[in-house]
Amino acid sequence: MDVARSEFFETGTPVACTSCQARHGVVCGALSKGQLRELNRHSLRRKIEAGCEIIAQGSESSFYSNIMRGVMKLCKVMPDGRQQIVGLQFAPDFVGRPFVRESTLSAEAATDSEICVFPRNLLDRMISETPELQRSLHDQALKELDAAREWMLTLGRRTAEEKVASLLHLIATHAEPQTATSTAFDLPLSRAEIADFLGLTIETVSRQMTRLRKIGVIRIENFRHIIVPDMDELERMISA
Amino acid sequence: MDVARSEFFETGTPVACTSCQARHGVVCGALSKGQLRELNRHSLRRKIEAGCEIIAQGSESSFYSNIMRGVMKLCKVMPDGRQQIVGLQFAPDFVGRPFVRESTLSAEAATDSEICVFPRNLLDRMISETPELQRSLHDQALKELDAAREWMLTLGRRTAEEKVASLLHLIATHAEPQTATSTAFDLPLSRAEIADFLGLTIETVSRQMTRLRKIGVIRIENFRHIIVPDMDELERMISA
DNA sequence: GGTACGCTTTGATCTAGATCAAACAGCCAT
DNA sequence: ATGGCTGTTTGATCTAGATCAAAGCGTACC
Repeated sequence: MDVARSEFFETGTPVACTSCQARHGVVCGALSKGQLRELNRHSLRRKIEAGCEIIAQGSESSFYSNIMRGVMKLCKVMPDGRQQIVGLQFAPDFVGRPFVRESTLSAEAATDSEICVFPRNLLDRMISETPELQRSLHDQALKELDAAREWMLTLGRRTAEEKVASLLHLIATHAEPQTATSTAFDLPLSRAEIADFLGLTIETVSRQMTRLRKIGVIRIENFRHIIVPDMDELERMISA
Repeated sequence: MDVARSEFFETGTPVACTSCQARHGVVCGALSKGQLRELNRHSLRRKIEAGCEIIAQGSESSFYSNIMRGVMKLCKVMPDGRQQIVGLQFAPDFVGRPFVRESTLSAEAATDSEICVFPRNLLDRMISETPELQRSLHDQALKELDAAREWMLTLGRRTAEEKVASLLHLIATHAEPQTATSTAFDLPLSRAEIADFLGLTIETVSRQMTRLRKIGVIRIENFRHIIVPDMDELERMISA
């Protein structure tokens, strides 16, 4: 599944970036027409399957990406195999660590996804030439920092039940169709991945999910599909 | 102790920013002479005591700071009182959240400190006018993001012993005097604060500290002063 | 259909770390 | 020096969540 190598650029379709502009919020929105044209000439759109690792921990990466569709997970693993997901990214987030070549984490598609791949050198140059783009990436970094710190609170101080509720809330608020109060969505993560995101074991995640189901906070259809009848009730489980 | 209010600007000494430039890495290093002169006219240097909260969670803050000396802790608290320290900042770090007025966390001096206080409006203007400064703050945000994610691994997947070792390592590598291998430093945090940083209880922190002492990884003098005879040994405790 | 495989749930038991409770040590004010 | 504080260590016990083990369940392939 690993495609974090140079032939990464050799497959995929050219970017048609008129439509792109709407979706690529973070990068393309900040560029001039001319820059956009140049960037597009050197970039590719690419479909990737769930499980595909586009950046490997400890390796150098020669490209950045923008998520067009799907969910990416950012992951850290220890030498002995213990693993922690340190962030989820959704369309239209930017993926990559500006200014540092070697990645301290891996980026892997959690669901079948579509990304737009930019060569690192070119985008680095554009960042330094375009304060708008710098600002845009700075914004995303700060947003991720806020999210990371919020998650630190979850990891350090919440109970297993609160952790699972927090995860469901995170997914619900970052993914798709919701009516006024009720929400339904597909989990982009397996139980094992949820466990790695919450600092729990698979079994504990499973038990807490059935617990939430039994008290009526969620309904579970076919493992992955979740229905939250009342989001307020879910939110109430998270804090005090 | 709370000074996160408007009269914050009414005490303190004017900034003499010739010396400043050396210390204020993040902000002043990126400014032109003229900008620096203007910024200095509107900024103050200020001594603050351990425990002083310069930004309150949920409140608006009208200033940014640069740490000149001391350690600041960034803290989140839940409605029921559970608390998590989500970051430590050392001189010459920048404190404050650009682009968002309301803070989602509090910033509090962990030790007696000295900071340089900038008015928010002025610095915001300078950020938008000065790509150098934007870049500099972007760099710090990314550095903090890396640190936050590293800590997420610690919170989610390390044992109590590894957590305490991680904290000692963090402090050792961000504070003062070290010889080739051996290192000595003062902890900027109480046991209770360490517990809030590691997602543990005071008692567990204490037990693990004495454990590390008994196996000879550290020596403890007077609660706060730590000696690490062999940093490699400490590092070995952290991962696998 | 069957059966094989991966994911998930459920059950029984164990344990790292929490909680409850008591000493202990340093420090200031009287 | 004595008493009162606050922060820390140490001990005894409890429990949330881990671990170990065994079914379910769904999909996919023969």
